[in-house]
Amino acid sequence: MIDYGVLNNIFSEEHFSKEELETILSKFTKLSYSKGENLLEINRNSNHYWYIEEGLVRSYLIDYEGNEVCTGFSAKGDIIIDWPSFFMRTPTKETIEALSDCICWQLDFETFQQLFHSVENFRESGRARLVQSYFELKAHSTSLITDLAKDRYLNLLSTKKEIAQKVPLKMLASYLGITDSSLSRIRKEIARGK
Amino acid sequence: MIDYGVLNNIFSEEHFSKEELETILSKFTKLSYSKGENLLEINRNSNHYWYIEEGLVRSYLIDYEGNEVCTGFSAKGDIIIDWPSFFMRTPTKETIEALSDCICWQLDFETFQQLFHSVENFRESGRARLVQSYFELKAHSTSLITDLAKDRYLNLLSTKKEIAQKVPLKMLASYLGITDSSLSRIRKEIARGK
DNA sequence: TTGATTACTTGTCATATGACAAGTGTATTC
DNA sequence: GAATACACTTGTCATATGACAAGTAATCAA
Repeated sequence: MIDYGVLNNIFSEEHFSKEELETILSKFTKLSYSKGENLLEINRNSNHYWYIEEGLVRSYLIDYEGNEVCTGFSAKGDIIIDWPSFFMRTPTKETIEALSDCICWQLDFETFQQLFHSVENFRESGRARLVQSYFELKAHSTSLITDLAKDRYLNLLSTKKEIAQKVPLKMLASYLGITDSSLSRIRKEIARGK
Repeated sequence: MIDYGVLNNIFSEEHFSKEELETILSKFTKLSYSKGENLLEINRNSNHYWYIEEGLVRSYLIDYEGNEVCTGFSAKGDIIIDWPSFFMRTPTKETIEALSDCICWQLDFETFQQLFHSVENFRESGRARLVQSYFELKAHSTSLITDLAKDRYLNLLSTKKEIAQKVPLKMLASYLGITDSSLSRIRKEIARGK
């Protein structure tokens, strides 16, 4: 009997029949990635997505000046996917990199399509996940407009503590839209109690 | 014979059979909105989405200080939807307001669901539209990090000229993440030729 | 262990943008 | 047509954050 780990939480009997679960879970492949390895590289076509069983992952792109800009981080139980590239079948603009050794559950596009069009519950859950990502992206985006950098950091700290603490400062900073120096000063300010 | 206007471009024979087109188009309701009227109001549950036949529309939210922050604009042929609220069946955080008299094609959630689960091509096109919105949101979001306000404005001017020119400066400014004073100065700087 | 990257901190100074307030011009309303 | 609100501009000054550079500390490779 295979242990599907986090997949058992992501696809549970609350939303799927036992037959559906068997159909879905058996399609995933368990893979390992080493720290520093790329799950997806810029300009490649993305043909897979993953759920993280163990480890930490980041997505980043390169801006017109050559700077790395992190666009997201994923930890245990999270999905790892470049939505536009995966669904539009276009080359990705981002690189997805393992920040630590990782264990992931992988699914390819063709299998996804087959499940998406044949299993109504899978379809609903897939759509829900995309909408959730959209929602989070929008929250981040508006926060770049309405909040001070310090508040964005404090918010990250309270909602994604593990990420805020384990990810290198420079990467966090670019995700928050500030320089590493500024984030370092913000951390000092917070440590001094406001 | 009904003239479905922009819907004929959005749902065309390139991607749908004649029967599918008939099934889909007949479900839309043509509605008029007056300038200043809200298509959707904050805290309400969103049960519809629209395509614009004629007019200009904005979405905005209120930040913690009470300021309006525009999150998007739509013109002829564009979709008007609060993705999270519509699909998560939750109260919206945004208000959608007609900036001019508008004519829109409306579809309700239940009908959408029925089409989504029964017509494979409709499902694919719906997913594609959501992914496209995700893509554009991400581009806007990263631009807030990597680009100067002036470049964000110039970019808007070149990609959405009608919106950049017709929408009141104050609203454009909040969408670009700056104050109206700053945008006014940016415009002056551009008018003076750089 | 040593040397070399990488991670983070901190100083000085520059700058993009904000806050506030006053002004002009243009619509809209009664 | 006067009154009112709205849209935009512009001035002065404040401030969050960036650029650059130097330094310390931590990690990694051989």
